Amino acid sequence: MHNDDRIVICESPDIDEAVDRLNEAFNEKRTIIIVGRCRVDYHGRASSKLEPGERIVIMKEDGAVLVHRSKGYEPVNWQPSGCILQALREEDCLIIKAIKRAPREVVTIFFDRIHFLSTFKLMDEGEFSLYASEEEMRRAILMEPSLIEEGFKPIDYERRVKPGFVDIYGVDKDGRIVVVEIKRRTAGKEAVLQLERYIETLKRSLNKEVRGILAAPVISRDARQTLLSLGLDFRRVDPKKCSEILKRKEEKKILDFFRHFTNA
Amino acid sequence: MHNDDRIVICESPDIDEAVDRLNEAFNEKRTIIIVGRCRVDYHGRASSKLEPGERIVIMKEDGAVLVHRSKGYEPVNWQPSGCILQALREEDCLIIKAIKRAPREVVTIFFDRIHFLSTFKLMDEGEFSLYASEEEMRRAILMEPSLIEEGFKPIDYERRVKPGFVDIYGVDKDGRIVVVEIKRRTAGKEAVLQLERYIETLKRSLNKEVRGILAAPVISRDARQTLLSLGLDFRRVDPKKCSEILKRKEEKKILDFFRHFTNA
DNA sequence: GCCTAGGTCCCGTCA
DNA sequence: TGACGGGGCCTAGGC
Repeated sequence: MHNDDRIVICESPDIDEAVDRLNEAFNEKRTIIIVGRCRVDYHGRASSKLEPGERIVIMKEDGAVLVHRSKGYEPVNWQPSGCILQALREEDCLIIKAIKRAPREVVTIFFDRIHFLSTFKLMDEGEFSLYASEEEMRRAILMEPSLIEEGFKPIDYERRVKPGFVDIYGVDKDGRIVVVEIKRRTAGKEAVLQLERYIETLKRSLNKEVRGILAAPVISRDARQTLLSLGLDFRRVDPKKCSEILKRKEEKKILDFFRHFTNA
Repeated sequence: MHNDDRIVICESPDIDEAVDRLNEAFNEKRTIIIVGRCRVDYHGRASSKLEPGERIVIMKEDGAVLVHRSKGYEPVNWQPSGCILQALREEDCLIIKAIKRAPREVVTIFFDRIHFLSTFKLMDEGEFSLYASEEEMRRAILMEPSLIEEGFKPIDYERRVKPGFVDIYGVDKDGRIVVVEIKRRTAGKEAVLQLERYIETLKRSLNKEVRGILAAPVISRDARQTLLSLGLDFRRVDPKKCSEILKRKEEKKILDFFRHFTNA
């Protein structure tokens, strides 16, 4: 067993040692990994039962819990962050309880064999950046409205309409009001119906013609059908190109800044 | 370092050892846990960049990959099952690539410090059972149609309507066609619109009146408004009660079976 | 391959 | 707190 402030690793710990290590880790908000044989009960919005088998359990410093089997992306049982963790011994069993309230949900893990238990203080300040999201598409269209069509002029974005938000709100070259609904992947029926709802609401409240444009990389056949029958338009917009446009504009901004400095 | 067929644990392995262990694990379809300092790139449907920090990386026998930070339920980067894994050394860096095709997506993990690396052959045949799901609600309603209303008679379930599926299709006590849409949690606008779409399609194709009933534990205020204005009904149905009904019916079945035996 | 719908979805955001 | 929509959603099931 290795033990310092940062890392604790126990191979085949007995139950009492495991309970001690876990309580220590809960107090110090350490991240925990356990590999061993366990069964799991869950009661909350639904219920579930997982029969015994060997799994990986991760418990994080914010109270998130994940039970992973040997296959698949998803945990078989889990608890999102913010729950209270307890470890106790009962007979020859290590019992871990993860309790969340509102709604009350309880995950109980019963280990009858612990292959290994490890706790860490993870140092992680690294920034995470995501590109080509719907938000980036919106920003790119606002900076380069011709991505929608020539003469399009955005007026507002994330505009509240009844309950919901119009992605971009503007006018076309002929002064007609335009509503743009953005999707970062194949637009389906829901996207069309969403757009239609906004337009109906706006038409009634403004008592004017309102154009609807669905901006997405692709549109499904059915959705296109519905779109056309409702008199709405589709405009192909690629999220990656939007991301590149933003990057270029950012670079230009910085360049202009330095140019200004040089000239000054 | 401990090493047998089932478990391999390496504390602070050097990069060459890590590469060896990983390739061994990929070949033998072992589950892998690495804790260390890394940065991560992702390119695919979107792109992302994660700056260096200490994280937990899990690689499963089916090619699923998870990169977990010290907080939160969700992995910051991941790859679902079915991707190809590679490990290689480049300078003082352990590089792990997880590649998926259709659509092509690549996650690259660069470790510059490995606190510990562990590989397992997890034995897990335990069955997983989920209760109070939408599927259990459907089965309960089929066995006990009065959960919807007196005189309701189901005819079919998961019935294909254009593209989409009607949860339950049947007739009411007056012989009118009924479509039931089930939701296991608070029904919102989408649920109402979904039901409305099915009804519109069925009305046109059957050229008859069609009733729509939304069955859920609760309905949001807005959704109820829309529902009523469309002339549809809401019926409160609790997923847990459905689960209990099923359990009782199952028990009765077993009891009847033994009674039959005793009498025979 | 596309498309639809569920999920203990989780998560952020806003009334 | 409820409600709504996004997500690299993932996953299962149909066609």
